[in-house]
Amino acid sequence: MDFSHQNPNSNPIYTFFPESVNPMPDFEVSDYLLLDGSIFDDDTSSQSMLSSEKGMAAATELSGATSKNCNIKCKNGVGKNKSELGVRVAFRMKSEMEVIDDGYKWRKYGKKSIKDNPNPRNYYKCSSVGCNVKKRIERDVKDQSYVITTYEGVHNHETPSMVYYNQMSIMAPNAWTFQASLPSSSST
DNA sequence: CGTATTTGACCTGCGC
DNA sequence: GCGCAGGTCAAATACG
Repeated sequence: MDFSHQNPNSNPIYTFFPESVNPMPDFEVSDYLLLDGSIFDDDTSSQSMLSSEKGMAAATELSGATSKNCNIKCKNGVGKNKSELGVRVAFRMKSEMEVIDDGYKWRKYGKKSIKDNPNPRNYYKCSSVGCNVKKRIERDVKDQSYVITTYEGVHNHETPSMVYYNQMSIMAPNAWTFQASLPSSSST
């Protein structure tokens, strides 16, 4: 599956982090789950599993892509028009921390204990004005070292990191690459 | 003081 | 129709 042909310029993290660089060394994407499968017309979307980099890239692709012909079948408690959210995608990753710094700024608005999961599910909204993207974060019930993140909707803005990247690109085109290529920790 | 987070209550949809 | 489960709201609280 080649994401780049879908929307090559709308995928900040995919642009930021080439596959040779692990953008977030504290975790790795294990499974990528396309919950609503009309973004990609490729059959691989139903296979629900991709490599780490492509999983993250796909999630970001969906999160940052423009709205497409998708439907959300999840029930929506308050009866608002959620169809505008468009896309829902989940991926599982191995991570100590639950909150993923994906470049966007999120505001927590809810927490709920889930029947089948002893760990609470956390609800976040994109804090950007006019952006209704949400994400849910929960621990994998089978393996609590994994975190399941579900994105719902598409951002109508670039990531703050993208803005930063653009500014950095003007000042020092290689700045971000340099930062992304730094050792993941003080392991050296 | 402003902003973010927490948390209980409330609302809605679904299954029985 | 009822009860349960999930999702959201909003007031209270914590934090910078």
